[in-house]
Amino acid sequence: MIQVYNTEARKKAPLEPVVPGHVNMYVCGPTVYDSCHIGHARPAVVFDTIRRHLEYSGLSVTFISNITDIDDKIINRANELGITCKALAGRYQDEYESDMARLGVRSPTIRPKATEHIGEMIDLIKGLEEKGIAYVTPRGVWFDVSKFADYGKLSGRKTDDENTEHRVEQDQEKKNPQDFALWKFSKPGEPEWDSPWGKGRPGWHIECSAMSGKYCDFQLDIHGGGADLSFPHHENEIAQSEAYTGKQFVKYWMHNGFITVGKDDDDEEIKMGKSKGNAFWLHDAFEVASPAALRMWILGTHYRGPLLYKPEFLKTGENSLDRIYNCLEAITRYLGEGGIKEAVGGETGAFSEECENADKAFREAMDDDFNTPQALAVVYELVGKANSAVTSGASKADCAKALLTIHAHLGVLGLPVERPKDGGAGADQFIKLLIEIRTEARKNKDFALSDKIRDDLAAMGVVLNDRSGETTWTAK
RNA sequence: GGCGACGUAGCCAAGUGGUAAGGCAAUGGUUUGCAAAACCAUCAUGCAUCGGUUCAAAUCCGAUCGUCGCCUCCA
Repeated sequence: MIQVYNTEARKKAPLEPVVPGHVNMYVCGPTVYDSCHIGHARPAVVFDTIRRHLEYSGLSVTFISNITDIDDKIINRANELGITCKALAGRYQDEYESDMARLGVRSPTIRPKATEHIGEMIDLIKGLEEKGIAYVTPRGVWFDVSKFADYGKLSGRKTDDENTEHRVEQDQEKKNPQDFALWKFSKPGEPEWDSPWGKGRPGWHIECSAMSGKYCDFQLDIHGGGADLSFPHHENEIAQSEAYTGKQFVKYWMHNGFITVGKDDDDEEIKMGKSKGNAFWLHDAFEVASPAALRMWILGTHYRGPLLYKPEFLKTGENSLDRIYNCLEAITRYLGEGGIKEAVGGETGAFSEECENADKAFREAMDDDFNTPQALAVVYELVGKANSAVTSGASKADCAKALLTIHAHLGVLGLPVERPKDGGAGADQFIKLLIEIRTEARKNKDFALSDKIRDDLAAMGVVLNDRSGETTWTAK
């Protein structure tokens, strides 16, 4: 049974979807007004991995992740650059999707855009207005928090909390400081849509409610996002959705922890955020290490915990991954030309059982609130055993089974099953030529030449490995 | 001020009552022309500190110290 930590209940509970065998997941996507920083990678990788494990466990999953393509930040940025909001959002959505693809994040089942669901949002706001929960002021349409008794149940905040009054923007027109915008009237020059209340644009929170409503009938099994979203964003989503339908909106709220960044000057850790001017862009991180290593680094910590970012951590992720790929390549060489197909039917031994135990342990780790560090430990233990099996000449059927098991686990974790090669494809033939020359030199005991070839290639990032009678290479 | 999280080896990080996983780094050995990879061995009598509960605590309770997050756009 899969156990899920629910932010609202603040404890783990068995995952029991509304419809047995099927899970509806909604994960808050990005506001596309700039390039992705590494903070965007965590929820995407975490919830993608959760989705993969649910499917590995035999559940079907509808995975929805939205794109917020209209918002104050988008308007401001578009004005700065002198382009339309649509052009800006389109550009950064493309960038987001390509960055996520590099990280092995699968496309969601549905990727709804806010601007394509204005009608649904208006219908929702109308419904709230009819129930007397929304009211209109000269600036927009607001949600009346005092009309929703459960307000604050997710974050543990109360509407009469006097401390919030110091913080929340004071607006004389609002009935309560915590009332939030459902619809904002447009100022001249801003993008706008017609509505029963006047031209304007939707508030930030309404899109997730409207789109969950459209695609999942206001009933989500899992709703995920970054920990910062639980208040006010998710709190407000609950208010809108449950006030509208009168039924429970989300069964399990899941929030990933934050990434913090070590400051370069001294050892001070400070929060990563664009407002602080120390964003670490994803494309910068990809310069330091492969996307797979970045994913490895994220999965090396439990998703709810804090994650400290230092570029060198990506390097160790790379080294860890190498251990896995070295093993997989060793098994593949061991299986020979017949490969997995030929090996699979063969005679199995004790190691076969180890593989089954490993799969069981892997599932147990992931079933326990998606404990990816524990799951990775299981993978490494199997890697060690598989290495021994290959060197001790275990049955090929067993080794093939280990290979398939590790492949399956890498698949759940969303890591590539083959070592990512970032060297140019054209380089391959030249490296092979150099290896041939070096092999000749070694036969002639010309070690000065053979070592020069190996060292010089290493300096270029190509590492040669002499195995029994064969030389292979990997890109570093 | 309100709410919450965390403090486990040189580094990263699981473990929430039964005697400290895993990875990176490091050291010795086997192997190798030398390397690399792999394998074997070593690497926390101790889990921020101090008390308490218990047959038993990293795990539960209390206090202290320290770090961080949310409360405002943020993944």
